[in-house]
Amino acid sequence: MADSLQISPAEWDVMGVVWETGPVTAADVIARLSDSHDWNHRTIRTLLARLVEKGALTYDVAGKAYIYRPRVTRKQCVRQESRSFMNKVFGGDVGALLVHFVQDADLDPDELERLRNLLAAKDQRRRKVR
Amino acid sequence: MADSLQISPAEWDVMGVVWETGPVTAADVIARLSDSHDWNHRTIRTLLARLVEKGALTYDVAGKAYIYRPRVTRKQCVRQESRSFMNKVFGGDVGALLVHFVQDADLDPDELERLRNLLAAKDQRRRKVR
DNA sequence: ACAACTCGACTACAGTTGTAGCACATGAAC
DNA sequence: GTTCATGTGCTACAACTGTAGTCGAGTTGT
Repeated sequence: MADSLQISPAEWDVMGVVWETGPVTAADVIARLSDSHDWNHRTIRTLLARLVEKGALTYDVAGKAYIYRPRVTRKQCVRQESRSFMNKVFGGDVGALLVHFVQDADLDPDELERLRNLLAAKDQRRRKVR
Repeated sequence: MADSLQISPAEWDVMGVVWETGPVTAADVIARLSDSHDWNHRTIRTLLARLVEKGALTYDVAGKAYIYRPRVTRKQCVRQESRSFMNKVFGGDVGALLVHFVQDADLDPDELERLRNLLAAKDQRRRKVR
């Protein structure tokens, strides 16, 4: 895949809307973001155009407006950002990263439970494989 | 503190050396990074200067060279980067972040153990407090 | 049909980042 | 003392980002 997409923070917010909502017009995205951001609509249109240029979005023409949709999955992007973050800040050490976030986090009981189960499952698998 | 430092990826590598090594000259940093990076020494000097300008480093003059040392702790920076990463990519949801990294990670048994203990400790504390 | 409005295309502009070159000072070598 | 190497300061420059403005074409209200 055409990976190594570089999505800036502002662009992530725009992608967020497109991923959540599915195919949307610029007007939709602008409406969605107006609550959380104080962006001029032109700013958002610029971001959309840049994302198309970068290959993160594509669009269909419907009358005078475009209908944007993702060309990359959120998962792909999350994975990539996560990798580079982990390398930059934790020198690639996942363990250190996890410890940091667990300690820093204010997890509710359900989350704790879920994570414990995940870890247990990981452990199981490891035992079985080796 | 003068927080909200913006440290770029390349700058993180430089900071990494200074944090690890303690007070160092530019030549030291250059030597340390020559293994892992193919940077011109001028590039590293520029990065050092920018980090001083940003307030992440300071220096003492020793003869004709500078001896650089951190003005911010790694912990501070890790925390800040982590926050902004978490917000950007996981919409501030630590749980989701942890799940992602646990699933994506290839953790060795010791790490798993350590994390389980951490989670257990978290849970204990929660029960006690509430 | 004409004015008003909307949309995307193109343009702008300053700040950050990666990547380095040039100039000048100063201590070292001779 | 003059030359040379080394270190820092200043300069450069393109790509990426945040943040918009302008322009021309098409849509809609009247």
